[in-house]
Amino acid sequence: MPLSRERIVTAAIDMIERHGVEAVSMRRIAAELSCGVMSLYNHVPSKAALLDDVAERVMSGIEFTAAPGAGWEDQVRAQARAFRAIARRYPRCTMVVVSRPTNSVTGLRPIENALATLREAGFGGGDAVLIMRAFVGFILGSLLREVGVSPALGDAHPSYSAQAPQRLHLDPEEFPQVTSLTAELTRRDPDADFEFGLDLLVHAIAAMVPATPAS
Amino acid sequence: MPLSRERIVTAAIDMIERHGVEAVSMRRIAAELSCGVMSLYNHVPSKAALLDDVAERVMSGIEFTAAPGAGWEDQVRAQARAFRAIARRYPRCTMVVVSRPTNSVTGLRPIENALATLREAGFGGGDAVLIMRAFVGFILGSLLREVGVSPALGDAHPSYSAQAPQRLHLDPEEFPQVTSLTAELTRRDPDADFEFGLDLLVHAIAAMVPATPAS
DNA sequence: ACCTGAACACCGTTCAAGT
DNA sequence: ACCTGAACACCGTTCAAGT
Repeated sequence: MPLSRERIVTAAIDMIERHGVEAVSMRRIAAELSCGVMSLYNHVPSKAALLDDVAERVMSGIEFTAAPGAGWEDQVRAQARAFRAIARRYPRCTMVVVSRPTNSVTGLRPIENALATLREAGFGGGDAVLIMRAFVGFILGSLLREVGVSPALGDAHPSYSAQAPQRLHLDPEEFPQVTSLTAELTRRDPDADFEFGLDLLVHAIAAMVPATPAS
Repeated sequence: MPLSRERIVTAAIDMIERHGVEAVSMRRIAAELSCGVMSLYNHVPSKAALLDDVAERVMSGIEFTAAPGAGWEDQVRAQARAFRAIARRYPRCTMVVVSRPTNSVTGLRPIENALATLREAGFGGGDAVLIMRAFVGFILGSLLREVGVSPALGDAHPSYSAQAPQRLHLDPEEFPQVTSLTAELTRRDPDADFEFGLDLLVHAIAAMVPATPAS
């Protein structure tokens, strides 16, 4: 099997999911593909570019399965869930996607879809962009939280995070809420969290939907 | 001036803001502090721990300036803005904060505050946690977008991002919305974006506030 | 207790040499 | 056109030696 950009990117993705981004090196990838390190550079200009390709590939896996006749609320929900679905499939690659600027056309596809849905719902261009940005913010942050790293109590996906048992002792005087709500805070139900936030945003947007939908 | 953990963390933060995280190395920090590399290890166990300290220090800079008599809406807004303020002060460190799990007590402070505000507004524990998480998601994602990296058209803070001129050509047939809304999409007004999303969430939450506030 | 240089096992990437 | 080993300028960290 000849070396190719595709094969290298695939190897990188596998390695990220298996051992984490920090474990990825050009030398390890070469070893995985049984070739010399420098052979990689015939297909990929640099490690940074390779990681860009990883992000690109992962993003391109987004699949929208919106019912054609559905209202804009369901469409928006479906788009948000599609975005999130890739994070569940490639949890560790998601960190790469999220922490790296995407100037590629692939990254614009979801944005185009969201804007189209919102405009069809009757929103003006300016509002559509603002609403889309609020959604992107929420989705991005939720994935970040979910994928394991966040300024929150809960920790990552159980299979990855080893720090679960580590319970830092808290002064109930200083943290009355956090201590009294331990049960709710340690419960892990990312689906519920995501859907709740999605509901909040959709309801808020529904409240500002124009009276006369366009088209 | 003797070496100390504080001085090392400060040097690391300065270096991150000036040259980016990827430029930070123990050897560079040692050079900056005019000491041998290994001297650092008398005060900091590892580079990873140092970056944890960086995140901790940055987070601890959050200052809440909520008017004591203000309603919960204003309190929540103030907390979100306080969080965001540090991202504007330490844009590049924010990536470190956001992409690294915080199991420290410092990271729980904002959560405690948010929960207290929401409970005082009359929400039950479970709802308060869900609402708080939605807010954290939105804030995290917004900071990520703002700090420069995101699946969006706009790019980072102008002083950092050099890729601004790079305009990727888009097919108007394939991306009608993105091409027709170029003006709105390239406009950079992070304040407006953030406030808009904040409004959405606050309104949605106000719509579900219980009839009888607690206490 | 704090500092430090040498050394080890790694990096990404350039370059020149091969086919 | 693609592959590759050697070499360069880096890494983080261990260890043993200094004060």
